[in-house]
Amino acid sequence: MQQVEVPEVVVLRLPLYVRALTQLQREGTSVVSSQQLGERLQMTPAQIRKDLSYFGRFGKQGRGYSIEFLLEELRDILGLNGEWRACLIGVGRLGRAIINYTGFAPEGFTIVAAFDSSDVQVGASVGDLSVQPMSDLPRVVDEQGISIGIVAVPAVEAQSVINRLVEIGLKGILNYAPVAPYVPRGVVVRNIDPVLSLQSMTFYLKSD
Amino acid sequence: MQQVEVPEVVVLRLPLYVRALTQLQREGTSVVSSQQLGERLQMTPAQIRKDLSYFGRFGKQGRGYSIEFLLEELRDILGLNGEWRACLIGVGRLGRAIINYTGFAPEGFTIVAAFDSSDVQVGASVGDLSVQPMSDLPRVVDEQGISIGIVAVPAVEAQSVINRLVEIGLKGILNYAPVAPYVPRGVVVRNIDPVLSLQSMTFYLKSD
DNA sequence: AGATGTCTGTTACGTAGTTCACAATTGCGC
DNA sequence: GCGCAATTGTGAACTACGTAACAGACATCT
Repeated sequence: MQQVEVPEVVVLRLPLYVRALTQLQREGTSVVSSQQLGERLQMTPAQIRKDLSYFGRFGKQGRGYSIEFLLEELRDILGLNGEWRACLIGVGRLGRAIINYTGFAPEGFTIVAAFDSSDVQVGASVGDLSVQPMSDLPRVVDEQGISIGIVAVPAVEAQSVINRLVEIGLKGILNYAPVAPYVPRGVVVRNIDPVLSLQSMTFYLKSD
Repeated sequence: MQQVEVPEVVVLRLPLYVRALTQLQREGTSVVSSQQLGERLQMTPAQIRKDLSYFGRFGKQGRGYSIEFLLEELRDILGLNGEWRACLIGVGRLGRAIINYTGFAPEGFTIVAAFDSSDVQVGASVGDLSVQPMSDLPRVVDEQGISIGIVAVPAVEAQSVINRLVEIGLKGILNYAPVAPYVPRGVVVRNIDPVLSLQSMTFYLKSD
């Protein structure tokens, strides 16, 4: 459908729209203008309209956007109308915290398997999952219909674990390890790296 | 010092350079060219040189950059040559995981106090901290020399907690709540939001 | 039903960020 | 000490992104 390649920044903003619209919907609103949405999200109405225009025409002139309709469309564009199954690699402190994080499931992301390279961890229970050995990874990914890998291993192991995930055919990786991993084209990586965030923040703080 | 305003994207990349250089240093390398660094970081040499040029002239033509020198300069530019003291607000599951996260301290970020609005939590021990009531926040921030607030409260409470942090005078906020908070100019927010990351990732996965 | 005001979708324009390309400088070998 | 190879720093060219502005479409009021 997308004739003109959609800029990545636009894709990054779509979930923001979904979230704001969901909130508006819960508040009982059924129609919203780009103006109003822009005020919520601290962005210009023009940008919102431009972003949406990459995907189609969802609004009504003179009225605005039907929240229900636009939400449905956006969720469809982003592929959020279904369950995404993920596996977690690395069940140290961080990995355990991720498994127990309650924010994923309500949004349709489920961690259905946990792996660790250490024999000490294999067999342990984490949340309601049993930790499995890395050798089982290909089989479980296949059997369980897993399409996302969540990486929570130490920095030194991250790249090799990610290589393994890519090799197995996973196309989406959520990486919590403090490294900027290399992946081949066609694989999407998102890094969660609070230390990087802090380190760029301090640039602006130190001047005080 | 910075006559021409430094673009934010550039500041966001500096910590990446610091990390890569630190790694090179550990590997025993003492000099690196923009070419080599670019290969590591998957970016063009020109971009690295341009980025660095916003802050000064750190390289030697024909040779490259002295890693020791450049690291020192970059750490200084980012304000990383000292300890940054942070407080945590919200000691639920997520907050506890953040306190126990071992990645902050080695980089000079220390969480020195924890707060919660719930009386149930106040007084509890988390890591080696004792949870304090929100009413103590201004005093503790002052006494302990805290300059960064880490927010790990439920979405609905996040904006008001952040307002409170700003009011008290904190200029840096690391926000783990799934909201895009409003803050006045001069306050720096960094959002850690794995769900947003996943939701933009699926756009690229769904086409398969 | 016509007039009026609202709001979208889109084109044109402006700004910001990235890459190119080359002069200037350095180190090294002979 | 001179030539050669390497590599920086930077203005200029290019690309991507964001904003402005307006024609066209819809809703509402009278």
